[in-house]
Amino acid sequence: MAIPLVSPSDPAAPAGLTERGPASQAKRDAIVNAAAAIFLEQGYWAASIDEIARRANVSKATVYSHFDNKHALFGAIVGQRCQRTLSSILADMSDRPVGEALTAVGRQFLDVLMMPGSLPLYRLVLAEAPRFPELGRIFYEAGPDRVASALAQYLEQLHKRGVLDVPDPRLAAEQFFGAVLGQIHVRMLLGVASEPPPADERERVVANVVRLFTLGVSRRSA
Amino acid sequence: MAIPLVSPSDPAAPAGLTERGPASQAKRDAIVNAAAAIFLEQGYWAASIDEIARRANVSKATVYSHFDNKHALFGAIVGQRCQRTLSSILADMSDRPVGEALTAVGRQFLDVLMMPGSLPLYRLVLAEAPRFPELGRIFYEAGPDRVASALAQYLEQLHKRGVLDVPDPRLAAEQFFGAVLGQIHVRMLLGVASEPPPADERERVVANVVRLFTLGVSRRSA
DNA sequence: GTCTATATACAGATAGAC
DNA sequence: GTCTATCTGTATATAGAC
Repeated sequence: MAIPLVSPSDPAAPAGLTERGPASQAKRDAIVNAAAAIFLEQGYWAASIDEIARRANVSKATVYSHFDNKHALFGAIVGQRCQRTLSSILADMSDRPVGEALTAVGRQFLDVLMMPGSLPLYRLVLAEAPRFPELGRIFYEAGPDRVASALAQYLEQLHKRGVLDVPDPRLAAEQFFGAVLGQIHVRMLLGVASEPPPADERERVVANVVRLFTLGVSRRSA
Repeated sequence: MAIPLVSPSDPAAPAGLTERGPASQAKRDAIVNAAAAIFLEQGYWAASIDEIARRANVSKATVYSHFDNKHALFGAIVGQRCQRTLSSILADMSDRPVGEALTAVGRQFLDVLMMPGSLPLYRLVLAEAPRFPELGRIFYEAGPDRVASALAQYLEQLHKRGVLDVPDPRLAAEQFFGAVLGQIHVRMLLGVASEPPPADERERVVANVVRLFTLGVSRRSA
């Protein structure tokens, strides 16, 4: 199943073939926004096309003129949100001392996951992944995989330069993010914690992981 | 909202008041089993009472004579499965060397999460937690909280005895499990990985975390 | 308690005028 | 493309006989 991402205006498309009037585009945007809000609030099944149409101030038939069916609408919306939300995790780990770089990336990781909207999106993707296999892959590659790859690449450089001892950088990266998360994420996903931990608490969490890792991966001989 | 757990026979209940004939109990068990299977396979919304009744070889009305509505049936089933599945994570960390004990608990943690049924249950609870707040709490306390508490208690002992340097045992425990999990869990939840990692790979993952932690929390002076 | 048969509601999706 | 009105299926839940 191909999930076309929602293209806000799609300037690359050949004019004349997919051209749409400005009124049509405005309605389409309204539908997309309403659908995103409602899907994230209520989940796939509880969301109804009726309500989406109502909140977008269009008729139900208009929704179906833009999207083939509920499935396709859902896929388009969630695909879009995955890319938007998760593309902002990458921190620059360029030339700073190791401790600083790790702290920065850990902090930013937590910040993005605690953004409003991230949690509902994650829940939604998890819930429907068995019935939308393509969606799980899109989310994973845009989010967890992308961020782990970036950190792994950084760690590999340090390993080659002899600064750290990280024979399996990808594994280390995944375990780093896992440790940063701890059970914070699961508490919020389950609704056990309604608020994200405050900034100073997050700082403490990240600092502890950075301490663990820098001790654990430092060259024994260095 | 109170979620009554499913009691297989409930021997503590005062006889005469909640007594049920053996035929009735058999049907109730059939309903519970069918409902558990179908909810875990299909999720809350896609599961229909019709199909549950069909698979349990009873009529739909019989389902409703045992459970007030779909909501209550769901809550009862999921509450039961949470307790059953998650109560088996606790490893004995008694008198073994630290490395061994941590390895054992990490290994068992992964094993339980990779059991068939664990993943669908987790997905189900996450998906419906916003609409079943009680369920999220039950799951958290039976699972993540319980296991983290146990490890934290163990770490605290070692800290007090001066073996390790773990000023915040609970935080350390959560980060330990987070690191063990890495992105294994998320890959399976999203369907990116269809099979659990093989035993030797899991062993390698756990070993790496144990190494990290034992280095990171060892007394600098010891 | 258990069944068959049914009430009731609302979902997704479409026909056809403009 | 957009609307109003409607088709059609199926879901939860219940009535009433046994």
